[in-house]
Amino acid sequence: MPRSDSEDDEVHQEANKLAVHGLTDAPDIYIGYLPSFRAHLRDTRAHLAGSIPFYDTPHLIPSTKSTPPPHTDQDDVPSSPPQQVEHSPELSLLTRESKSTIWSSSLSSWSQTEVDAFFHALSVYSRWRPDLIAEAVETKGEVEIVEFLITLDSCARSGATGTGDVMSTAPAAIEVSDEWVVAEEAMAAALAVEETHGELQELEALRRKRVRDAKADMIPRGKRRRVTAEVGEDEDSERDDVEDESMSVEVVKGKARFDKWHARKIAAWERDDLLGKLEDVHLQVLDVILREDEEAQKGKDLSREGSADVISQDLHTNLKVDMTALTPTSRRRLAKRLYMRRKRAQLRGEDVVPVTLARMKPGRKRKETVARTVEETDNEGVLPSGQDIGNQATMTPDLTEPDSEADNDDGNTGKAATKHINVGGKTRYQKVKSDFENAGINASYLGEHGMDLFHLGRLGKLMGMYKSLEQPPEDDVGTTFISPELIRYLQALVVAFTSDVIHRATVWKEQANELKGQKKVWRGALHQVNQPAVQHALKTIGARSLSQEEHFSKLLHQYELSPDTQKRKQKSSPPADVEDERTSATGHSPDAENCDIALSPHHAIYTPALLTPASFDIGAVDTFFPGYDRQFPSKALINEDSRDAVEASLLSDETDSEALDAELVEDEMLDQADVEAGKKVEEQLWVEVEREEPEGDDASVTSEQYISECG
DNA sequence: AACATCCTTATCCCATGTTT
DNA sequence: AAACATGGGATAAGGATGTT
Repeated sequence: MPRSDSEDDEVHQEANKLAVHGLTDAPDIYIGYLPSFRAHLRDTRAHLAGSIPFYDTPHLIPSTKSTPPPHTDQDDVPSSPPQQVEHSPELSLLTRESKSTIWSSSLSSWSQTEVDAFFHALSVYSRWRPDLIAEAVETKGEVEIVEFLITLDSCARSGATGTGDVMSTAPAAIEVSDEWVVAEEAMAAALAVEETHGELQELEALRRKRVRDAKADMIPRGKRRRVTAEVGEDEDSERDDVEDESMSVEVVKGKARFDKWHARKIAAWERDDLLGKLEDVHLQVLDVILREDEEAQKGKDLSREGSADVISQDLHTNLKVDMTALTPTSRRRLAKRLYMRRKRAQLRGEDVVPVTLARMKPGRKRKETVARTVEETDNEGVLPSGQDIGNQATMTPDLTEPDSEADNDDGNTGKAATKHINVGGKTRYQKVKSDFENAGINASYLGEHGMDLFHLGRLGKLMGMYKSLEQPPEDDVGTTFISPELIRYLQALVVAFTSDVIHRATVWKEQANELKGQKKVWRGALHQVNQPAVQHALKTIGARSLSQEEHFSKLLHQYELSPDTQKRKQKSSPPADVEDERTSATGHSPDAENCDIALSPHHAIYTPALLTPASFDIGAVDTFFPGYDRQFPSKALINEDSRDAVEASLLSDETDSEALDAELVEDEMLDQADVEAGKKVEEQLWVEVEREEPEGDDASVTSEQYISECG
């Protein structure tokens, strides 16, 4: 998608400017740092995605049109060495479409998507594993991958000739002064503070650009301007009374379309913003939304007729019908709720009058209100309020707003003052809930966006628990949140895994049935995918059955929280200990150590094929049939060398002092040169960072280049 | 037919949130 | 701080259902 690339990059640039201009209160030091940081981010993303930005790595893939690749003798690449692949932007521009061939040998031809997939897999695996790369590319075999690798390698080496190996051409480390370190620390801190801000602005810019594009797309502005050129203004009012009125109709229609689109987009963006960082409260609200929807579905399915005739009946039968119509969990929850209400009422010595299934208003009752409601329930009996509230309970048998509930409860009593006082407070929970409702986030929205699988409230609790494990408890900076993308990803993961397991289990069961035939000797459910089938399927995947107890006990063990004191120790464990455990735990969890869990089928089935880099000077044959000890020096040679070294060290005692002095002087000079180079580099760094105009400097130039090359 | 296993219900305790 | 409501979790009892 070159179009979206360029679009995004333009937005990047715009956001750069915005961020820089928004940073006027900060010192000028940070100005130069931001673009390079963003360029680095972009390059890293591009690298991971597999598409190499061409301006960035000109030295890695040099244009060595004259030197043929060294391996052409064996695989006779006729006329298209791979240096035509990169470093010729116009060519890659021409062949940017995914289907056209951008490199070909006698063996195969590569399209852009394949090359991108290749580089992505190369960055994920390594050059040592062409088999895994081939599996990831999916359209190329191992031999083709090896060919491509070898060709790239040979080109890289032929470009690097003259200067020797990689170590000598790589930029040397430079020692910088303390001021620079301090300044860089400050810049990093400022950057960390500014980053979220910048991301927000970036998002804003992207949206503005989308709006602009859509406007230009939908409203035929150019035509209209040509038609109403004498008016000059592009004020889209109804003054298009010129001769061509089909054009004006088109404009009006386009405008209407754009308006509709814009409104829809704005609503969607509001939703996105609202869902951007989901804390546990949000997750709970979403959970309740999903639960409500589920119960409503169930109620619609089952209890339409039940609630219709039961409302006039007694309240208890109403409740009972409701109970049978709901899902088990919600039924249990409601039963508990009612039970606890009865219990509390008994404890207070009151009568047992279950008025509603809905959640009641929490918190302490006001004095007179308490008295009045008690009177009310005593006086009024069951019927009118029961009818009213029973209806409400069947419609929305869950959380309601406090004000509406106050309306429903106190509306019978007719107390305006208490109502208004009750309206006042809105809890955080209910605020979030009403926000979601206003933004149109409901169960169907969540279902459409793939977030309706989990119990999100539990997910939030789990997040809090893991966070309390991960971090020392005293730094409570920042709340824990999750992005909806992550939820979606997790859900997709679960769905994929489950469908895979079911698939395997079904296939296995069918095969078993086929083997067993229709014989009567086999007992048990033949046509039922039962637990052993699923277990077998899990085994073939390579998953271990890890129950919750195992997992969490392992977790406890991992963090050295002894099981009897875990609840308090989560608060009071010393932070150094936790930190220590964390480093050892996050590096390799026991799941990762147990290597039979996460292997892909390719990993599990095939033996690894290794391809050593060509700089090791091992031939391809040696690679596939490794004779490793051949390229290492033999034992005798090693012994000889060490003996030589020993002799040399013995001899070095008797070297004359002037040679030593000369060496020392040379060393000194080398040091001096290093210091000079370091100073120069540091000055360059300062210059780059202290630039005033970020538009004219290198970073934006390169990004412009990048845009022009990609789009 | 005996038994295991899962599911449901009842009951209690406690943590947490919410309002006065 | 106190009152109040809810939900989570634990536990026991008992029923339903599948397995041996």
